[in-house]
Amino acid sequence: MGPILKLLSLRCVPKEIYSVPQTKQPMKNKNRKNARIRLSRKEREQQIIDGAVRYFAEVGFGGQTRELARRLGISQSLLFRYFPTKDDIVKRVYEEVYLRRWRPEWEILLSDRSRSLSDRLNQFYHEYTNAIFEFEWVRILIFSGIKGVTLYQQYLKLIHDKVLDRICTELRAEQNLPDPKQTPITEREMDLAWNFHGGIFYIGIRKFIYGTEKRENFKAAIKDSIAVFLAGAPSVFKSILKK
Amino acid sequence: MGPILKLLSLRCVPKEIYSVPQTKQPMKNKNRKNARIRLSRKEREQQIIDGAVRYFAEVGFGGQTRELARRLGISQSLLFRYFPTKDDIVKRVYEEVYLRRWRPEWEILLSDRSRSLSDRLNQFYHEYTNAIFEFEWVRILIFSGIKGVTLYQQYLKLIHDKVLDRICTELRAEQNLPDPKQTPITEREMDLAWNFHGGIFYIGIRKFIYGTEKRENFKAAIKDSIAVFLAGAPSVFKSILKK
DNA sequence: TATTATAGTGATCATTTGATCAATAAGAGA
DNA sequence: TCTCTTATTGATCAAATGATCACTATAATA
Repeated sequence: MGPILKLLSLRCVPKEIYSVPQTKQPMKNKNRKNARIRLSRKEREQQIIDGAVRYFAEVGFGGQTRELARRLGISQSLLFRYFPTKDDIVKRVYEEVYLRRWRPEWEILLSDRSRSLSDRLNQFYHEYTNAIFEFEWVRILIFSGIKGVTLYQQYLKLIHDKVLDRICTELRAEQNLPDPKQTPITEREMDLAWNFHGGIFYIGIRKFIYGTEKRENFKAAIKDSIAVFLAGAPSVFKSILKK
Repeated sequence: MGPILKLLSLRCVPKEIYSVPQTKQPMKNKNRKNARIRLSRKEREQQIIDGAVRYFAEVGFGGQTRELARRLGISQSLLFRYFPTKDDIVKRVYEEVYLRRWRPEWEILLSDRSRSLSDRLNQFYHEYTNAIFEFEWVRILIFSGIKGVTLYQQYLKLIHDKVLDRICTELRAEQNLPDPKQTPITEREMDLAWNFHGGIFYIGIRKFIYGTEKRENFKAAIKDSIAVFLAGAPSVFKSILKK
């Protein structure tokens, strides 16, 4: 471990105990140091994934299977009884961290015209950042490296389809501008939406990568960001659609 | 190479030839296949760094020294005659890609009150994105992984100190709000500036990671983004400073 | 042309690390 | 208590990979 890594762990890595607490049970062979604990396949698999999420979030996907096993308190070979290859573990970590956090009701929320757009955006980004702004999520996204490209692409596609497209549509509606079904969302409008979202995403980066951010709650920052967007975007939207 | 990597190279990696063109020279030993080309230490060192920047940007820092050497058309052992360890090469790649792109005149530009802030921001972000939105820069930042944390921190500090602090100051001045020397920039103001900058940065991410972005020129997107910021930020700034 | 400093190489070492497999033992059911 | 299924392990393999070193060949200089 080089000095860079040491510095990192001092600054960013919460001091948690990753090894699973070993429930002490009466053992037949009391002298054995490595007393085995048998879990069902399902339990063990989940335990491995949970440990892998934490471990890889901490050290990146370059982390070794031996060390992961050590933290789990199991043998390295057991990992390969549950997952054919290390890449399969990595894949499951992605799924666990990303695919399970999106909540379908957000799509309904964003399109609910009985409430003001400002209200909706505030609630959505409040809930959304609560769901994703945590150690594992941001670190794994940033540190996923070359293997994470498809993950990154999936994440961006999700945001595009389920968030930004909706925001553009709702902004049009609020301004009495043409419906996207008649006049499709332009590239420039989508750019603005990306710009807005990217700004909020950056808060997470600063918190977990820059490491100087100590707040737990970003409600104020998000609220301001939404206010700027809603105050500035309409006139730009209008000028875009005039041409 | 797994399917993920194959997909990546199809989508994102420009087809360039990384091996250095071998200038054909009369050789004493014409039969030798591996004719040596002697370069001065300085030339060879630069050649290695140039190749390393391209190679690591393409495959990430997990790339192997043997493959790097192969692309350079030199032996793997020669790398270690110029750099004690692989980490030293990586370190030089960082320096090459990041520390050399900042232009001091940008600091003057941002503070030049003889021009409108909109003008200054447009020129700055136009030049700045021209300097950094290229394959190597974005990919190395994103793929630098756990080892790149300090790099990332340095980059964010540079932006904070030389760009965002100035933008906040200039926005205050344009609105006749108190000078930062008397009333320091608040956290909320800085958040807004980060938000703005992060939005522009995200364009680069989409171009080089998402891979669907084909434009070469982001002038319009940047212009719109600045317009939204300048239209929306002043009122929020004012309300922040009222309290 | 002969000399010499040194750029450059091939072979090889040593470690890391993903993966395999025969052997072991926990724990449920008879 | 015995049996049997299978979760679990230690030993080990094989490939990848950073690093080393004695040797080779180039090109500047005398």
